Amino acid sequence: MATADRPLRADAARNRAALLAAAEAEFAERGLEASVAEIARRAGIGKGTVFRHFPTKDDLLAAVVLDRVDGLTALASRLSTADDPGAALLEFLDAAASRQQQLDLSFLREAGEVNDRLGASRARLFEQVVLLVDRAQAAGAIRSDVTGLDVILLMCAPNHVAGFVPGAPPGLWRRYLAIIFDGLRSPGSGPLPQPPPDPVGHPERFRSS
Amino acid sequence: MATADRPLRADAARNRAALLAAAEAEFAERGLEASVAEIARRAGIGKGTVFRHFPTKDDLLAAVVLDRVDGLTALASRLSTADDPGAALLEFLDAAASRQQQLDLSFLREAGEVNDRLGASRARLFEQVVLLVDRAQAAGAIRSDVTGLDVILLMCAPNHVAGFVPGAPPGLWRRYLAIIFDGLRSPGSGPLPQPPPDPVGHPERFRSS
DNA sequence: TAACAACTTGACCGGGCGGTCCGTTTAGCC
DNA sequence: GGCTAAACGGACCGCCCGGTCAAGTTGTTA
Repeated sequence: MATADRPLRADAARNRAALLAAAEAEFAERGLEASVAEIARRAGIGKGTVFRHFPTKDDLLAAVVLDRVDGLTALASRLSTADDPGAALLEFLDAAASRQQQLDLSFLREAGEVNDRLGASRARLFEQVVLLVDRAQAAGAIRSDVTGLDVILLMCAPNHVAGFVPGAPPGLWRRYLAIIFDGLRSPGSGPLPQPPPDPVGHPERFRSS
Repeated sequence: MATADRPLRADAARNRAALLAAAEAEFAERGLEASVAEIARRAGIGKGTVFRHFPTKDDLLAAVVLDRVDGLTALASRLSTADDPGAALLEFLDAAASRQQQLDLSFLREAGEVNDRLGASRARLFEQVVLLVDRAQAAGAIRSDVTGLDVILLMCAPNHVAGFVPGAPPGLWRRYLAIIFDGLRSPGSGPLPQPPPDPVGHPERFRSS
């Protein structure tokens, strides 16, 4: 990746931008199964050029996802000083679901295991979300027995659920976000039936480095 | 499919059972991407035999899913006369999540569009769930502004969410079912932000027949 | 403008997939 | 036991995928 090296030649930069846009669209439409050849066609470039910019399909995917993740991290960071922590968390979840039409957490999982930069980005996002959740809990806006990781995991559920209905209206996921968020607000009837997953966040990922 | 025709020869019946078991396990582990060759190997039979029993990989998948769906329908039907409608619905959702480790609704979607029998089975399940939801609502056990289809769509979310954590303890989905169910119990703060999806249940599927 | 390095390209490769086919095996019946 | 139809199995087919490469093109710099 020649991002920090010499500046790209003009045509290469143009192609790279077109490639990223095409990849984003194609991944959003077809998911992980989008083919490199189709992405190249959509970008109006040759398949070989794709692999010149990104040595692997996974790297291309990681680059696309990285943008989204960093954007969400920035938003979370901005919201972490908002007046109403509960509303801030809801707004974050709203933005997360809205921006990740189809580009859901499963991408983070599949691509994140391979790519180091994306893994680091994800870790930063997780930290920010944990902050948001902690503040919301301190303000009494959400129940005290859920963890930041719980919220992260639930983050993409609205999109996933709404994705099941074939001709879904564009904002249907909002309906399910509202229901799930009500579940996060509710004090709950009795303790949750299972302990939370390890809050360190998929720790075996960072152990070897 | 020679199910209703002459009885199968003894070895064929044996192979068919082994095939279904292997397919179920393999689909559960690898999802839609499980390969027919691998399923055959696991069942200890040749690949050709697989296609003798099920003309298509989709048909095999549909057969596996059909079992689950019919089982759930039977359970829902049994629960629809329970004393406590709220507890009955929760128990149903619990059983649904428990039985469909990984064999989630997306299978219903992908395979259901192709296979008519599975489509009919799914429709029957949906009817029963709607019944369960209606009773729970009449008893005041869950909020009145969600529909049966909402619940069906949310049904597989717990598994999906728990599936994100790599070394998940086996019952982690129960945690998220509890949170989501609390969202279904909560009266909610204000009306839901989006109207429910068409409750007829993916109607364009049955229109042409 | 000349010359070079950066860049592009599409034919090509190996591999895995769903699905087919036919020579071989075997269960069931007399 | 012998016969037949049913069932089996794995070599094989065509397809599409991610990834490579050598030959051609183009932006840049002096």
